[in-house]
Amino acid sequence: MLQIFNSLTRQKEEFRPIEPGKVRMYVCGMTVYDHCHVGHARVMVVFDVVLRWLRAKGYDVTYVRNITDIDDKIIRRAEENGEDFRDLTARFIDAMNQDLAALGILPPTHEPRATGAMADMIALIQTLLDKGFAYVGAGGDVYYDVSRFDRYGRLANKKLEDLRAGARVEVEEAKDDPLDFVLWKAAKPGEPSWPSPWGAGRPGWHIECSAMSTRCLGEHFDIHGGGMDLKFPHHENEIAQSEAASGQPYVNLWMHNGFVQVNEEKMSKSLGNFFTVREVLRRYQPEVVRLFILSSHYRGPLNYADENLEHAKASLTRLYTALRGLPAVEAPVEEGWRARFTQAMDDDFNTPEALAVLFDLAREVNRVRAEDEAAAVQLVNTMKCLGESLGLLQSDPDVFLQVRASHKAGWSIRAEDYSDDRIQELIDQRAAARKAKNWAEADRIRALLQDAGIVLEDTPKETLWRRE
RNA sequence: GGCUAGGUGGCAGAGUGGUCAUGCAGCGGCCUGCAAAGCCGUGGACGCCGGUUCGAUUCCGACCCUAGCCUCCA
Repeated sequence: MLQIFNSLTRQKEEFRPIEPGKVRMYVCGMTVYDHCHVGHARVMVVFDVVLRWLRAKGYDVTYVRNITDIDDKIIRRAEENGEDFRDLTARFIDAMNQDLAALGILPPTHEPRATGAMADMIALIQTLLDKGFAYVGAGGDVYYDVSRFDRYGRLANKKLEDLRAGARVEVEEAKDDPLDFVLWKAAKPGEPSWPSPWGAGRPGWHIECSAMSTRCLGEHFDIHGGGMDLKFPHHENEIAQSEAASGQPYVNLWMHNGFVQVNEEKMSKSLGNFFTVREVLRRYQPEVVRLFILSSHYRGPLNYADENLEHAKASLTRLYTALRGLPAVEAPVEEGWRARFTQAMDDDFNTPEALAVLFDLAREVNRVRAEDEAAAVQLVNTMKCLGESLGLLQSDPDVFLQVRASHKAGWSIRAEDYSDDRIQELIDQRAAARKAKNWAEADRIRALLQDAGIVLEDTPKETLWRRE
């Protein structure tokens, strides 16, 4: 029985899809004016695992993740660059797709873009105007009238008065209430714009997700996810828009993942303390980043630090070390281990606990491999099969262990790297020296490779190697 | 000020009303020509103060601290 923490009720609930066997899930994706950073990677990995787990449980999942390809920041950035905003967004969509593919993120079923959903947004705004939930302000912008929606603040557990008391924005003349938010922005000269009944302009951010989610999933769907920072106001506003327009519940279950922090501070563009996915992937293999993200629970904070990436690397090395050196034979999954893993994942996606199951499996493999290879092979298959739900352990162990894993400062300066063939050559030379009991020569070769970050491991059968 | 999420051993990070997380690091042993990897064993923890209880890190209450949202943000 799958239990998921629902941000709306602030408690764990048994997950029951609206339609048996089918799950409709929407996750707020990227605004494409810059590269993905580790904070974005976390959302992508977390919901990738949600998707994988729901599928592993047999659900037919329709997964929608949008792209915001028109907004103020995009317009500003394109202006700075002196380029058309479409060129800018096209470039960063390409970059995003590369990053996500590297991280092993499964593609969504639908990936709508804001600029492709203008008609839906305009229709939705018109409905809100017709039903009296919106008004046209003095400047030609269209606003949502928050006071008309009595459940406003339910997701964030806020009262309207509290919100007004905390409001730090100077009140815009055109708004009736500082909490009212924009649905349609009238275009300033030179800005990209689309025609509408209220004049040329562009949509507000919040209306995009309401329109795109309904377009792809209907007016009422199962799961809506995103980062914690979107809970208010973005998701609150989505609820207000969609429920006012449709007159029915919008989303059953809201999931929000915690932040990535750097030195106890939220990683963000505005603070400038962000690391892009591509720069991290120059230093760590994608799977290391994945394991780093999954090593803490998705709702808690995650501290980005080299030390923690190194931890993740060491952990993954341990898992792959258990997998290597055994024949690849199909074998059934051990049900006892699967049950433990399932229990962890069914408890609100407890990936640290699920990983602990994988580590225990690795120990068991190492324990039995010498006496009972068949049992070890079965355990290895179990590990790989369970690991798939986390997007881990699907590589060839030797490829993972032997790839040039890091370009740490100092490492490449000091070390001369070798080709795989050259390494094998040196290992063969060392084997000959060992056979002749020429330990000095054997140790010289080992030290030579060690200086290049290559570690040798002698087994009864052969000498294995890996890069540090 | 309101709201949200957290405070666990050297570090990371789960979990539980009374034996075990797990990974890295440490210590002792086994294995090894020596290592590495691996295996066995082992020490060490639950922010602070009250309360409930035979017993609380775990439940309740107050307090302290951290991060975040209330303005664009994954």
